[in-house]
Amino acid sequence: MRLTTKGRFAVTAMIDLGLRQNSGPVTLAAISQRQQISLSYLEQLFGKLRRHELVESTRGPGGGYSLARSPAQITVADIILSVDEPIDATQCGGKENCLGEGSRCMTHDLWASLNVRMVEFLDSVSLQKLVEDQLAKGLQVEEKPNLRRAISSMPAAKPIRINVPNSVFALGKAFNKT
Amino acid sequence: MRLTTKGRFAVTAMIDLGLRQNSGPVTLAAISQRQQISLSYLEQLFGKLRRHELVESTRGPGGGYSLARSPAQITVADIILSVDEPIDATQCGGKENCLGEGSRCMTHDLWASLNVRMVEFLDSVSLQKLVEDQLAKGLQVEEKPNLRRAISSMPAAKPIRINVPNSVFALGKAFNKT
DNA sequence: GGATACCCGACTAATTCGGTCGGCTTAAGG
DNA sequence: CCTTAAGCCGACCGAATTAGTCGGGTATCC
Repeated sequence: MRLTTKGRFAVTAMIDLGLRQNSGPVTLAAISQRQQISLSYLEQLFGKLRRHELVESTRGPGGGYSLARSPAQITVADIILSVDEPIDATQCGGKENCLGEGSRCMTHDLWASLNVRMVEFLDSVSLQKLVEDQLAKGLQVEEKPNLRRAISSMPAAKPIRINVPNSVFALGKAFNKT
Repeated sequence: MRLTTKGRFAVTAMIDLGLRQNSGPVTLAAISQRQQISLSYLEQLFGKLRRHELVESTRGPGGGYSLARSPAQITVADIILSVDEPIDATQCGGKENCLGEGSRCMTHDLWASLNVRMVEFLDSVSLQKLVEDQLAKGLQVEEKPNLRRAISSMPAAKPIRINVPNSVFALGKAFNKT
């Protein structure tokens, strides 16, 4: 088990997703703006989350990500282990007698047990609980008006395009250096 | 809280130290050989452990490190927090309204609480327990014959000097390239 | 067919990790 | 006093990881 900010990003994004799962797919662009996480970085993280079957994707306009199962069935451990995959690796390969003689290396089982306890703990916290915590804290989820292609029904909802120098930048001309 | 192999090295070294605390100061060179950790790296780690007052040092020949307090009073959290100092840093500075409006960033308190739970857990494991675990596992601590300057009483205990291209290399001649 | 979204791989700067090196200070002991 | 054994310290290093960028795809809706 390794704990870095990467795992936190993933957990944050998943909470964001969990908060809005009733409004259809959530786009990474929206999560990026709300949680201040780079869009392309989110793409990487959600690639892993999808491969670990925690989320499902819907492509095309009106698409986005949704939870692959109920938030009660998703734990923090699931999320962290998905994005932080390369776990400890006990340097002695896992075999007992790491230092030549009989089971001298005292760490790998110690660390393994510590690991287990930690995973157990993180596994006891469901995404559901985290989402409820946020709702209980008074966070209000703005109702997404654009379920599917409702965007075109908006009066003058220009794409805004604040400051996203990311993947979504297929324009070659029309904006080349002032 | 961050968890890396660095913390494990520190915990391992501290267990090694705890196992031998009755035989006077333990040299880093000995720990290095037993636990297969680079001597210079140990120096860095023990520098931090000393600054956090988990160990005490005795300089000069016959010196080494000893625990600064009873192993029952030292926890895994103490050790890990000593060497892994730069903890999470919640990127929003800790203030509530990270994203401009009222308390939108949901992560830092979530992560903080997760952090607290983890530290609580690691704090519940004392060095004493880990040492006892090792002893119970049948690990035998070789009685250190050289308490203080007992080395000179040994028959032909040449310093051996296996393969330690580290700090302890003040010899300029006498071994310069075959 | 264009726009919107996910998908993917390569590339990057900054940081951390694990380790090396060299030189120093302290202290025991002969 | 001098050697030697130890801790102390800071600079440096290569590899890995993190967080992010970029430039393409491809699926899908209109």
